[in-house]
Amino acid sequence: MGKGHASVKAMQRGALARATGCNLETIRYYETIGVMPDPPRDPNGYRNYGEDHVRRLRFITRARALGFSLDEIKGLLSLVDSHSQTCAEVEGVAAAHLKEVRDKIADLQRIEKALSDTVAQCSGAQIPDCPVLDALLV
Amino acid sequence: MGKGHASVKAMQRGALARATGCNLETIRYYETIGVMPDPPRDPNGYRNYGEDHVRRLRFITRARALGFSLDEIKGLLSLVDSHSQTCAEVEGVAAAHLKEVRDKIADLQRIEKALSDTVAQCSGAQIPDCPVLDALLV
DNA sequence: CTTGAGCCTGTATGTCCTACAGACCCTATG
DNA sequence: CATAGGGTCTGTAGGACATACAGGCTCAAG
Repeated sequence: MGKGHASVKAMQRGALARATGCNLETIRYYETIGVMPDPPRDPNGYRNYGEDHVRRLRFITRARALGFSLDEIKGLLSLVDSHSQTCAEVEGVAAAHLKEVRDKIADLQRIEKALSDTVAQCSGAQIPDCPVLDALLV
Repeated sequence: MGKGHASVKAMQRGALARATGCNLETIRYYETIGVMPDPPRDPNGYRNYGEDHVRRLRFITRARALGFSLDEIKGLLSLVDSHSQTCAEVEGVAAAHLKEVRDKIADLQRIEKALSDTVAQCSGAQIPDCPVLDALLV
């Protein structure tokens, strides 16, 4: 029994879409531009995905939602993919992205503060001009 | 002297682009879709911007870089614009965006951790297969 | 063996920009 | 004053990133 790490439940494109929240057609698009690999095919030609694909696609869709371009995402994924790069090269790419990520976090935290202040302060009142919101525009 | 809050240095489209980092043509695009207001014009027809426009456009470009759609940005800016909405309505919109913002922060923090761990652990070594990076794909 | 859901490919459409073309305005300089 | 340049104006074309649709194949269920 146990074929090692075998429990690879076969997944078709629709199942992958549901598992990741990614649009069905977008999966094919990511395949054509090379950010998702060409998956193995069943005898009937259907794409056959596994857990690796789920994790990779989930990362891609989240990274897109965070404003990373597909080129940046390729760069990040190359860190994972590259068994050909040295650790020193990998470190360089990672470090380059780190500042961008930290800047994004800082921006989001400012927005979060403005929104949570708004929710806290406006609550109940009827004043239609909330000065708190100006924080959004700093 | 001091004309009150008068020091509104006249700014043309190029100056606004440089002040915000936004592309020159994109400014005009944002105007046509209504996310930036039609600015006043100089006698020669040139657009004339002030500090308000700088802050607003800076917010828009940052929010786009953080993965917010233009529709979402319109929603956020309506919080600032709306002198017609009640505080209760404003609170609702703000609360709705708050969860999304916090989710984005959490996702970015996971990426940040994966990258900073990579930078810390890979440094110096020559091993081309860093298990640390798999954290990116959780 | 038909019916329907899901998959296949190719292509058209949509959003969000970005770039270009042709004309106008303004300043500087010979 | 003439003109050369750089900036602006409008309209429109092009590109990146998806998303939707059309026509046909496959497969399990009834």
